Amino acid sequence: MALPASAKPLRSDAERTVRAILEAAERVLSANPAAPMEQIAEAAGVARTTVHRRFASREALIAALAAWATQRFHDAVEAARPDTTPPAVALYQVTANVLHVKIGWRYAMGALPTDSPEVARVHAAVLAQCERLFTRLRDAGLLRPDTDLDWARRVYYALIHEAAAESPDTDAAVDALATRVVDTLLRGIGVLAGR
Amino acid sequence: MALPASAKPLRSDAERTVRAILEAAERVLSANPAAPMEQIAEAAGVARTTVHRRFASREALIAALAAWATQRFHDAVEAARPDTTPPAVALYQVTANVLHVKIGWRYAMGALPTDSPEVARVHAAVLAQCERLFTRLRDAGLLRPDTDLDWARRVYYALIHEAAAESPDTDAAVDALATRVVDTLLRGIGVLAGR
DNA sequence: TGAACTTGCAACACTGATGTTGCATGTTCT
DNA sequence: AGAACATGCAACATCAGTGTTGCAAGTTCA
Repeated sequence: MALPASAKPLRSDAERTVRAILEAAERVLSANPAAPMEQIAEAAGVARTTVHRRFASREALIAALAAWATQRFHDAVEAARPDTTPPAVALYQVTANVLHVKIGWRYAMGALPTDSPEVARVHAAVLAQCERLFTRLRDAGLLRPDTDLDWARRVYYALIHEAAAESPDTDAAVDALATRVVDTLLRGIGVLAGR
Repeated sequence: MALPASAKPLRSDAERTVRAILEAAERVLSANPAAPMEQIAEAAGVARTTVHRRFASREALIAALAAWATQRFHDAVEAARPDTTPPAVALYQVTANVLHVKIGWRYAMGALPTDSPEVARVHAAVLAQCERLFTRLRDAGLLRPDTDLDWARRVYYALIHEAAAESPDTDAAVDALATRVVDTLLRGIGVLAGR
């Protein structure tokens, strides 16, 4: 009996509570994915029953959290206009934007095995976007012509994931990380001379 | 009251049971980390009480599983003789060996937040081994002189992790994966010409 | 101001997982 | 063969987490 994020307009009051719960859930669950609802409520500064009023079940809460983070993820990718800016620029911009989201919503972005309709749809969209970007990169001569685009994408995701583990605090640090990710992705860590 | 792997010699009988439980735990938990002991017992073909006889608690079982996988991990690295073979050969060989272990013990290698004394010790040893190997690679002129060795190591781990997601079935497929990992690590996915 | 809504609190029911014990039946190993 | 050990089974005790309800007190908002 909770609102799946689309029912009736909430009172400003309740809206703040929902946000507080989602943010608390992110913090608590990223530290311990098996943490009980009690801890989440406590971290949000509300009673446990209030959490249950807003989210019918633990499952529903996690689904809402995933949906929320997924939206941020999507926005981060779109904000880079990856279809229209030069591919190298887009690659960098997407990386920096996504790093921001991954750092702030670590749990929600990691525990994504949510099979909700919208989340899956958004992820598919981002994946397609990513593939288009890599194709453009290859066509622009930035990737080797024989590049396995699926492997490339997975390596890219993995590098972002690894970089996000650093939890930088300033924007400049995030930019530095993005630079490092892009550099490593394109050049690896080996010496420059190709064999 | 279970045997932490070092108490009294088990009867051949019981030894097989322990192995069966560990292997079943790996299978079941890799599919669902929150799976109840019942499921593990069932998958191992034993009664739930037998699992509890061998492993005092769920925690103890997971710790034993981590210890077991960690040992395999260590063996995989050592078998490549990374201190004495040429660094490029060692890199490839370690990669292939570790891929084997990561593929067979996915859960155990992933859920390593076990703070047992021995597991931590072995991991530190492997980490040191890895750092030595990367230093040798750099000194051999295979890595750029200004390489951040910590980042290099983390990228390497991440690539192995990603590659292990493919679950190849033949040894040849594992070799192909290892080749891909090493290639991506050293050259990235960009075009050959250095800027 | 007052209707509608939100929250905290306390109490309760329910469920599923964990861990234990005793005993009868097998199995290992010497 | 026979002591020692292993296992399955059934039964039990606990416990933590989940989800519910009713009510009194506080908040929003028109």
